[in-house]
Amino acid sequence: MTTKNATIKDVAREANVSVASVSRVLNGLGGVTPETQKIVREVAARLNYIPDNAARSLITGRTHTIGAVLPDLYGEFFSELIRGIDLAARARGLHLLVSSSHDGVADAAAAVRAMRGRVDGMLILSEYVDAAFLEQNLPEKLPAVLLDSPVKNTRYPVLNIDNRAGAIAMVRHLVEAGHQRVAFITGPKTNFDAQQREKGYRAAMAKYAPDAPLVIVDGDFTEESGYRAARELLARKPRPQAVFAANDMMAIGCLYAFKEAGIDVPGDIALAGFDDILIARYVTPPLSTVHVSIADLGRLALERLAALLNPTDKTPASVETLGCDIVIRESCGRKAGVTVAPTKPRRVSRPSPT
Amino acid sequence: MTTKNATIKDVAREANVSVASVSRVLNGLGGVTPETQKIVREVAARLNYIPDNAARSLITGRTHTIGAVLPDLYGEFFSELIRGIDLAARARGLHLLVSSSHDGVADAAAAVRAMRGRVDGMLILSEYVDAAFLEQNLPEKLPAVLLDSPVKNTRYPVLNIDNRAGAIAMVRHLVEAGHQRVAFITGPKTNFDAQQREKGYRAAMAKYAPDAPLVIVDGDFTEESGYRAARELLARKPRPQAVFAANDMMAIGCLYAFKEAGIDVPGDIALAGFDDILIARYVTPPLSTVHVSIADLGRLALERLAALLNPTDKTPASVETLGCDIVIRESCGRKAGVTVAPTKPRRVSRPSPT
DNA sequence: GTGAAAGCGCTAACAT
DNA sequence: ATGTTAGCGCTTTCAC
Repeated sequence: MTTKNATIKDVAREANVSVASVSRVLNGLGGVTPETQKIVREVAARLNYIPDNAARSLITGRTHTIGAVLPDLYGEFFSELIRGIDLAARARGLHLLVSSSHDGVADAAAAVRAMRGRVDGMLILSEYVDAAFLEQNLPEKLPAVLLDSPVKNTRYPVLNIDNRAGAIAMVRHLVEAGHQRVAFITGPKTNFDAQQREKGYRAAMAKYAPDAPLVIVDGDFTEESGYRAARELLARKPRPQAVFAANDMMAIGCLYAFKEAGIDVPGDIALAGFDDILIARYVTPPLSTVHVSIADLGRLALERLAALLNPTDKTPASVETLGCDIVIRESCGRKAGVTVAPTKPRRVSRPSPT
Repeated sequence: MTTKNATIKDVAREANVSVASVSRVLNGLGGVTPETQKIVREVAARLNYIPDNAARSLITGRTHTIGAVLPDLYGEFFSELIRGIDLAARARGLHLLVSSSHDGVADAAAAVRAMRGRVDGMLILSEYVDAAFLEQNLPEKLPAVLLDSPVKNTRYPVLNIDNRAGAIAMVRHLVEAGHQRVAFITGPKTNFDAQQREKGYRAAMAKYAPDAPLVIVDGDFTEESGYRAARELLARKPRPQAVFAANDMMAIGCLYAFKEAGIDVPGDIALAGFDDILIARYVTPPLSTVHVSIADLGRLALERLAALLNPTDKTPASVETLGCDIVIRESCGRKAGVTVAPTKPRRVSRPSPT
């Protein structure tokens, strides 16, 4: 227990070799006799030598760390996203530096800039980030992958969720199940996902139920806004036959509003959400929804980034899209049966590409 | 767009000052004329200069980053924990490096050692970590806080959840509500939380229902194991009057088993879980459970660590405990009413310290 | 107020 | 096979 950690010099001195040899041994570069290796390893172990990554990074220019810039760490979406990223990262020996909760462009910029010298590449999911932002704040030559972003034509790959196709598939299912008057509850106006989902609803209605009125009520992704929207919808004449909420929490809010009003789901009205959060399976009746494999999104993003980290990689930047599956449970009128224990969501159909 | 990022030297040259002055200006150390400051800032902005943290860390010995070593990133527990840590960290200008999913001591050791030079301190939650492990793998003088750990008497502070008190409070409530025969479903045998919860159950039964038999069935924290345990419990004679599962997912498994068997909850049997996961409020009937403020645990851990980072801090290492609250919902017999929309969990009582 | 210079701990030429 | 040495980009004495 001395006061300072052992450095490579200490190891070299104690082992009577040069620092270069210590470095070679510990990095497995070869060109060292087995005896020297043995001595070095022994001394390193005895001194409990742990290389300093800051020094190593400074000279190699590599940190083996990737940065994830996210707007928030709240909820299932982000925990799943981080999990997917983390899994893929550690499979590649990469560490994960997370940065979240940015309340504005300046905040996001600071976060991105603070990553300089800490990471080899970045995964960015932020409404504040566009091409100009990246130009301004991203260190030169630092690879980055954008998630869930409207940005295109930059030198950075973008990975999106196919919200539009997911919404179309769900509306189509609802209409084909006999519900012409499908109402929609929107998400926050500035949210990219929410916008795409609404577009999907509109497109699908135009195609599959061209004669039905478009009924759109505002929501903000909270359970409470769903509850309010449901009450508003119940007052409409004629009452919608189905309600499609832009996310599951709002759908759950609807569920409680309907229950309170004595409206049976799916008997009196069909209900569907979007996201397939864990809760969706556990409410009564279980909620039909659009499943997005968020962990896969994270994994794919990291894999894309890892490819970029390899300097020989010449994959051009592109906008890729991750498909969604609709999951039909009882809330939209699937034949109700005994709710049984542990079941996996059933993937009913795969939305066609748009 | 040249090929390389600007360094402090580039800024110095362009501004016709020394690197020392640039450093002083950009770090706000004063001792520089306003004119010089202005020039330096302008040039730095023009060259889009972003300081390299690796170099800075190397010389200052500070990274302004803390490392979180966790066993897994799956589920609400860890997402809440990370959220709490992250919130507290960014409030202090600290970055967060996460490392997870370690399948063994060696893996955990590698994770901890890999943090050297990357972090100023660590938050560790791992069943593999004990005093010897820390001695072996933690760089000298690197502050660390242990979470949810049986370790004591080390030079590291420990922060635990008061699982035992939480379990006692719940059993007490169940007994006082008229259920003498309270059965318990355990968690994984090696899990520290699970052990403490079982101890609490045993202690509470001895105290509040000394004449009732101890009925304990094995589970492993999964919904499926809860389902199986419930079926086993239904076969017992006499049938338990209440079931207390060591976590919510198992309680939910029970719920489905009971529903399937036509057993009414709470009419025929009372049910309670532990954790207060989000789902608990949404199942039918809503699940009574023991609430743990995981985000607070993360926040407190980080605050403790932040205090340690300050070299003047002389707070002695100690074992601190975070209390739990029981949340009584309908599953254990609260007067059933109309299930209304958005409600916050009601904290019914605070368990007495053990 | 400003600059020159000495490293922080490590890797990677380049010698030997 | 091994050692010497020059930095990586920055902060921080210590002179001036």
